[in-house]
Amino acid sequence: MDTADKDNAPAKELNVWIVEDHPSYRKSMVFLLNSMDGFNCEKDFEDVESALDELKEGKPDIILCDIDLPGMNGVAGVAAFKAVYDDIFVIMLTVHDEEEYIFNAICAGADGYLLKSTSEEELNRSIMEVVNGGAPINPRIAHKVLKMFSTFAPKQDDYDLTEREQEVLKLITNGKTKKHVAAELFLSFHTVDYHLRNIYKKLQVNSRTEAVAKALRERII
Amino acid sequence: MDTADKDNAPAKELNVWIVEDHPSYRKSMVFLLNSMDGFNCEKDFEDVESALDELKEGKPDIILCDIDLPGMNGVAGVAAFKAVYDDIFVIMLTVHDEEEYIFNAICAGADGYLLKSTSEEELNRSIMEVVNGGAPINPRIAHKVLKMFSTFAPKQDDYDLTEREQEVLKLITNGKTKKHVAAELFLSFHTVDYHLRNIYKKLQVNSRTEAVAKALRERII
DNA sequence: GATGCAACTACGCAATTACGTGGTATTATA
DNA sequence: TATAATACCACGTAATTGCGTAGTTGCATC
Repeated sequence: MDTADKDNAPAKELNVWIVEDHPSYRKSMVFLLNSMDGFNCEKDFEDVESALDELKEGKPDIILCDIDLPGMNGVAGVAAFKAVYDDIFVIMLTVHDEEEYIFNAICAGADGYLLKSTSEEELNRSIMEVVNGGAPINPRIAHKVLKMFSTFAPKQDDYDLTEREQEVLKLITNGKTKKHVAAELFLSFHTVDYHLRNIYKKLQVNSRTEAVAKALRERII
Repeated sequence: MDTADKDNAPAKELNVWIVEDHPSYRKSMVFLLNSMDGFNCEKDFEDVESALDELKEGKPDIILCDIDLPGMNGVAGVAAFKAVYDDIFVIMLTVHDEEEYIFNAICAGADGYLLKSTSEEELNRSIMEVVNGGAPINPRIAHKVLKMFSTFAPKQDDYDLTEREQEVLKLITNGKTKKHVAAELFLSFHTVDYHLRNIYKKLQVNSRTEAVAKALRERII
């Protein structure tokens, strides 16, 4: 076998499949890929189901997959492909830049997310990035991802917990009882109790359940 | 005029500032930027503080900012810059690809996240992407962002909790006692107790703290 | 030297929890 | 008709929790 070093092993072509229901766009993608150095598009499909079928016979390195498809959609497709071969790279290639789609595709395990307006040069680069462990994302989409990310995200208010209190909270959050925490931190039960009371006061709660919930939801620990 | 892309305002140069403590790297960045068509790097700083100072006099279009800096770090810097002018674009330019840094930078409002190994051509493209509302992210970092993102994702494994159990778990997670849950769901204390036991069994835990932690961490509820 | 603060220890008690064990009613599926 | 699954109710007990109260120690600031 030829050892694929770094980026440019000359011999080994990357095998790319395309799943796309619009015949003309699909054809042009196939043509484009085959005309690009280092890529080989030997199979193309109009739906996820037939691609899955063909996956029984053999696997590509990469699947470029549309989202809007008849039957199973592309997002479900990603999960399905990865269920068969978990080392297949799947890049979403779509016109959708709605948060809903992006979010779902990412969660389904897509390795990249490109818009159909992607240039040949960018497509080429993106595929190489995926193969090298990166995740090419169209910047416009990346922007949305970042925005989504920061809304999920926590404003990091640590409620002025002291280091000790954070230690205790962490262990409590991991399900330990006060007794266990005491043993683990070489403290007396009463000391842990003392810290926990202060934690409650600072977080403005009055049960360990609320404290744990707050700590996890706001990523305090 | 040169290449006419869509948003090509005639000959308006983009003013870029650099915040970077390593003198040699900073100098070479300045030189690089000034040699690139369409960019103008008129000011460079060795720390966030002096950049903030200068921001009182005038603003750039874009700030390229390191993370590891003496004094205020780059992540705090992003927030500080945006607090002065919220339309400044800030791109993190760093060697760090640890999740911690990425996460914090994104949450602080960074518009892009590039590694210092970024090529001239890529830097050029990235700046243009930012100005056009995109978010250039190094693919290796994007990969981590996606991975982080999918941990936020709705868990597939809901541990086969019944609807009732989910109701109970939700209330418990919100800090209610069994007594309260019973009152809220018009059940007896014992019934809530019963459901909770089943929840523990299904989640394979044996305390409400662990159950809450698992529920929140895996987004079951 | 006084003051404050974080960290630590301690006792007691009511409330709550975890869990073993005993039931019943309804509904869907074999 | 049997049986499993879900939801429901109940008793008792040991363990744990939440919290009022009352101390000591070390260290830094004033």
